Amino acid sequence: MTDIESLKKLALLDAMHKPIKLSSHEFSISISSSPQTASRKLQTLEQEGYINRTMVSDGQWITISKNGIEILRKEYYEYQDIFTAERDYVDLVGTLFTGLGEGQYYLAQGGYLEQFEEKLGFHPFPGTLNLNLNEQSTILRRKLSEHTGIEIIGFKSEDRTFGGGKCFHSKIRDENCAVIIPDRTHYPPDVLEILAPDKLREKLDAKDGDEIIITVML
Amino acid sequence: MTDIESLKKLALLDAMHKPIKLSSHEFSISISSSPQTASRKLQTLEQEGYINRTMVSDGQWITISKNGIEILRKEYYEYQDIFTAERDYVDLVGTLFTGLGEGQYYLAQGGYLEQFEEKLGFHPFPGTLNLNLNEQSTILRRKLSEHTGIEIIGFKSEDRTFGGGKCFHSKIRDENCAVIIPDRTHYPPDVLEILAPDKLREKLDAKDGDEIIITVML
DNA sequence: ATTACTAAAAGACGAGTAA
DNA sequence: TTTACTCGTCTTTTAGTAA
Repeated sequence: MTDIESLKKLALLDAMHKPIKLSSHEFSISISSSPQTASRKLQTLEQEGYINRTMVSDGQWITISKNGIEILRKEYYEYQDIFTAERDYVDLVGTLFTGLGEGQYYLAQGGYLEQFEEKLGFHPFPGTLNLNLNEQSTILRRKLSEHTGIEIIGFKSEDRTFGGGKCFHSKIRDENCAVIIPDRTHYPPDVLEILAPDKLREKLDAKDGDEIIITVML
Repeated sequence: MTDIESLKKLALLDAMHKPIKLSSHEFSISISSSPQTASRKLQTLEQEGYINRTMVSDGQWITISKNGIEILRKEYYEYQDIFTAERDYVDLVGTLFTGLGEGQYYLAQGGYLEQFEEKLGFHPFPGTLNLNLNEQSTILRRKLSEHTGIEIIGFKSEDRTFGGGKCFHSKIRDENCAVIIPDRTHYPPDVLEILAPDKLREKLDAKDGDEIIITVML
């Protein structure tokens, strides 16, 4: 088991952004232990590839490696999971991009339209707004699937079947909208599709690349 | 040293919000250890007051206590420190409220006005926008004091002295503004005061109780 | 099946020491 | 002063057992 507690201490000393000069004795104080243990822990962290060290006569220069940052970030996300789970909404951040226009095709299907009107309480503008979520929001977005949301049921037309999914009431800068999470999608998980009663691009005066914060009600 | 790793596992199993049923064997799997160790760790956490347990014939019901949640939250904030320190901006979330109007009084003082114009690059609308920050943002707001920001120097008039503080360039929905952090203030730490060149309430079409997200440049 | 004891095995710690 | 050995001690873990 890797000593993430020590790694965290190094991160709090800002070793993620710049090399920090540290002696075993100094580090022993911040982990409330002996210099021997401190020394050994730094050795171990280096062997495991979580930190890089350069020894000098009166101590060592330490940086946290890419792997080290990764494992800390994973830990951070676990705590985010714990403490965002208690909220009844979640803010997702992403940049606007233009999709391939299939949103429009699907939205034109009566089987979907009826459900959106009935279950979301608005007639959707024929086209979706697509966000490219940042790393953190992609994680949070995954949590959406654990919530029931508003179920959209799949159906069959003469030609093909249309899959189900679920929606969540949402807001962007006070504009009502809804995110739609298809059960199966061609999009990668960092893409978020948004429905709204109006043409959001105009209402928000937003263009491709703009950063958008959307508040999703759970 | 308390076994926060085990406590975190329990939190991820949702023991913060409801009692979860768990046997030592099941828990041993999630902490990758033996049932004996799992059993002992749960005993210890209970003795330390971090969890509550009710034993039943085929396992035990576990909830995380108030103290347990507190220690986890502390851990969470440390990770927030680590991972929000790398950004050059921070998003604060709060609800709009109407202050007592002293903002207007202070803004009318020439000693402040001159500095705002010179250092912020705009002539402030005579009145501040006040946000009541949520819990998480209040923590983040405290971090602002660690940054230098734009210094506003105190001065004396004939009658009294006016204290110093600092400002940060900010944006609310693309509207330029600035938060002002007085060195000493009568407001509690969950209140954020905002300056802008225009009457933001009108520009944003916002009213008391509306949720506002402000991006503060560090 | 549980929980939780005891006792042996494994591992972590820190004093002493060398470089 | 450092880092990082060795080695005795203490702590933690797990197997075995009882309830």
